[in-house]
Amino acid sequence: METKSRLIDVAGQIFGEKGYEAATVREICQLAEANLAAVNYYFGDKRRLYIESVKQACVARGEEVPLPPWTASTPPETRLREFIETMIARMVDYPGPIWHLQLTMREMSEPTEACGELVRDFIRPHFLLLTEILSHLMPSDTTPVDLRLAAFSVMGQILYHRLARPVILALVGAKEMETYTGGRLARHIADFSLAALASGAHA
Amino acid sequence: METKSRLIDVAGQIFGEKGYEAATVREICQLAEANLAAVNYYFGDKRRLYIESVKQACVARGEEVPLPPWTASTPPETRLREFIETMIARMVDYPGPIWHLQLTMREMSEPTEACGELVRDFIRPHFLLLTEILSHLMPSDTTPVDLRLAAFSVMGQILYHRLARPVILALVGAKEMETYTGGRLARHIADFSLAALASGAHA
DNA sequence: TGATGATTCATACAAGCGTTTGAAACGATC
DNA sequence: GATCGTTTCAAACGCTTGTATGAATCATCA
Repeated sequence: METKSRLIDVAGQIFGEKGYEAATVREICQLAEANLAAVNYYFGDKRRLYIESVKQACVARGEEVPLPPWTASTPPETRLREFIETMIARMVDYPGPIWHLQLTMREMSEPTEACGELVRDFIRPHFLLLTEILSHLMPSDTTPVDLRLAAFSVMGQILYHRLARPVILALVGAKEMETYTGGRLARHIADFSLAALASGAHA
Repeated sequence: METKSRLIDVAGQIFGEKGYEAATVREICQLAEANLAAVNYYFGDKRRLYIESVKQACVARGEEVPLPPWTASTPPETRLREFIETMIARMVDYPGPIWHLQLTMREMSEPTEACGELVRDFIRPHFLLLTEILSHLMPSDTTPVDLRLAAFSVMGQILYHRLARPVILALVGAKEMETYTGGRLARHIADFSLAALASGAHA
């Protein structure tokens, strides 16, 4: 039964690196030290192996970099800062294998059958948490739509540093890139966002 | 000579929709009403056809939705608003075929040989323009690094609405999605960013 | 030990891929 | 109208892909 989980693990890695089409069942099996027929035996076909690996990837990531424990007295500013820090940590200083994220990003921009489950189990809970935090940082008469627009602004800033990483590197060079640590980026995004929210100028 | 440009056009479309690997030379040629061997004849191989289609795609887009003409007296606030509006227009209300953007986004997150030229000819000029605008909206002693971090925050908010479009749709539903017009999004992002910049709180 | 079900294995298959080829068709030039 | 470079074409090549198959191996329990 160990073979099955080894396949899921390696599959996520390869799919994340190369994308669905470019990844081959042969390569996955070879790296997982499993026979070529194992994919068919355990998952039926390549597509279902992919779906399983996507699901497993986001479950694992949530466990590796959990959100900090908050008490009732934790102020919303702190919550937002720590939320951003956690998300950036999952994007930039990611302790685990990087392909978890690549898999997720790929699903976001090019959704497959796995996307629905991804939104339900992983993205929506985080999104709701963020809007909840923001609701304490914006005027009480802020409409739900404006709340969500603010959440998109925060998430956009965070995701950019994963999505456009190669481009940023090409723009600023390797030396400056090194100074963009997770903490530095998180602090900037939190400052930028809190400043925007504090002004109360939301159209 | 018409065949060559027809191939580039169709290739961009197919590559944008399906990605490099999943797109087939056969499908491209069929849709372009060209012989299968035409790719080899005009471009040598599939990879160079891809590079040509990426290059052509971003040249074409810049021409279709140009930046508004600014005079010396145009205030930086207006410039930022119109910059954001233009970029959002290129992302959301895009008048031309959508695959131009899909191609570009794909190159950003999974850079190939075409990425270098993309940054040099298309992304860097826009990035420099944005930082130039921001430099007039931030304290004069702001470091270049903080200037760039602010630029990333603005770009991140803009790109998010293209990248995460399927996820946003799943999160808010089709009805609310319709209210997210280009103008609405651009106004929110401009307000959010100008508010953040105005506070002068940049770490 | 021997039988049974689960797992692994080497091998094969058909289909699709990018690419190549050499001849046919075309168009301009003299 | 013959010639020559350019462009098109049908056909095939060699290779890789995902998947299927049936035998071999293993583990478990009577």
